[in-house]
Amino acid sequence: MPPSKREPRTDVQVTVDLVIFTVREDQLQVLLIERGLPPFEGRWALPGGFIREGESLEHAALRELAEETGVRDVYLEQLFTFGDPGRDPRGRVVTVAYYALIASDRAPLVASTDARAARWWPVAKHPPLAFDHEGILEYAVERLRNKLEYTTVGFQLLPRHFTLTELQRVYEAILGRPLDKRNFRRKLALLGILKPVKGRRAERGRPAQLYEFSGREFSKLKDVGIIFPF
Amino acid sequence: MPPSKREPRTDVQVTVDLVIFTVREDQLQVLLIERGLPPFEGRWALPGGFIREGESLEHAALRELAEETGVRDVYLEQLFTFGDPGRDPRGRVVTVAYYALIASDRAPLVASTDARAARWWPVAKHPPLAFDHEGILEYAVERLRNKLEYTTVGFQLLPRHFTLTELQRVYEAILGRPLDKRNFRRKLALLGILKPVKGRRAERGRPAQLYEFSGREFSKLKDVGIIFPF
DNA sequence: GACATTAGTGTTTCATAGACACTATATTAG
DNA sequence: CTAATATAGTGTCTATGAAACACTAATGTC
Repeated sequence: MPPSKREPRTDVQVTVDLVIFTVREDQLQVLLIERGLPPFEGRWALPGGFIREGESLEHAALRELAEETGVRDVYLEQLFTFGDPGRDPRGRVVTVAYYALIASDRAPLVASTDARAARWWPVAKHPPLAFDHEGILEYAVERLRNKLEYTTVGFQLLPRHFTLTELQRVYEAILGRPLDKRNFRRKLALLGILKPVKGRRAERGRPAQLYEFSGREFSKLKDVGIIFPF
Repeated sequence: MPPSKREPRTDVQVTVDLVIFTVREDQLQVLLIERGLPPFEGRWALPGGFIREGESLEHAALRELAEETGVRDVYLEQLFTFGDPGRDPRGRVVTVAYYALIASDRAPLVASTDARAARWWPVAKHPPLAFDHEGILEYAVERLRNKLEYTTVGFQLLPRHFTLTELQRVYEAILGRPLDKRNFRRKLALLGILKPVKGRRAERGRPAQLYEFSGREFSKLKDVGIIFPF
């Protein structure tokens, strides 16, 4: 990076884009925003925006996240940086993509900050996206699936207290395949990261024990390598 | 990404930085450049430079790589994007870091393009680095180690023909621990991606069979998910 | 021809992953 | 209050992969 001599420099604008996931109704969902201006007017897009002076990339991502959803303290991870020359018709825009996980109980029902429409879409049937956001979303889903298998990111999608069945549903929604209840619970027990808490929950049938994730605070840190092999 | 209304935009310069690895003398080594200008004059740094107009990020990385080493067709993977406001004293510079793997027989002995000094350093005892390059290098090493365990990137560090012992040495150099010869070879055989080729090699002792990697061309693609579990 | 040096080769043991079905506890309806 | 319904909770066996471990084979050198 050291600009040593005379090298051609390009005027670039840098944005952050956010793939904000939640799981509701047993579906992996993503927050999208309907564009009110060209280009891609009327098209849905990932939330995002320009970085500001004196602001780190991660800070910009957290700020955009808070602006769109009002939430803070969520799992956030840098995904990839997209900078192909043609990706934005208005000029050279390099975007640093992040993905975030929001617990279902903290995901606002309709996340609208201003006049723009904003809503959750099931990833499986989202509308066509603006720019190269289709590719960003696909990559985010792939990364989330992978990460789910060897970390504990999945816990970020649940409220503080949850039942084991709820946890399993989240995993099944993201991975897109059913998991065996006994194997799932055995591995959880082996990890030893769940604490039962006082209380049970029943909607129908036998009430279920509530649990909390004992490493909750710690695992908010990026790239924690706790193994979670499904 | 979509600049919708009136948002503060920051003038940003975008660079790519390269962590170029090779393995020589049974050591993981990295290509560094001695800075001839302030800031950090006289300090060693990762090679890199500004992106050009109409040039993709990956293209910029490949171009810088070719400029420094003269090689093309190497394994290259985007690592992370660093954009903290204070990382470059000259202004706001966001850098997209890549790492590359160069086969030992293609790694130039002294990689100097112009007046700047450039040389390979063993990662284990490299000099202090300029900017935030220390962190970039550390992260690259970590990523390479991880990737080594579930992909075949390691093959990119060897000449077209190599012995199994040479391959094992490369893995040991990167992972920093000895591997069991028989287990190593058994897993290789199971993968079925090595073809013996005519010829043997001996420096001392019994000559060893030469092999080539049958998926060589294919695995140059990024993020090939061939499993290679050590 | 003895010695030094590196190549090459199998088996056993242990841990982890996956398949698989029944009992327990609560609510609701008759 | 009894039966039906609905969900929670639990253990075993089998197969596969990972790790530990030691000797024989082929070549060059003294």
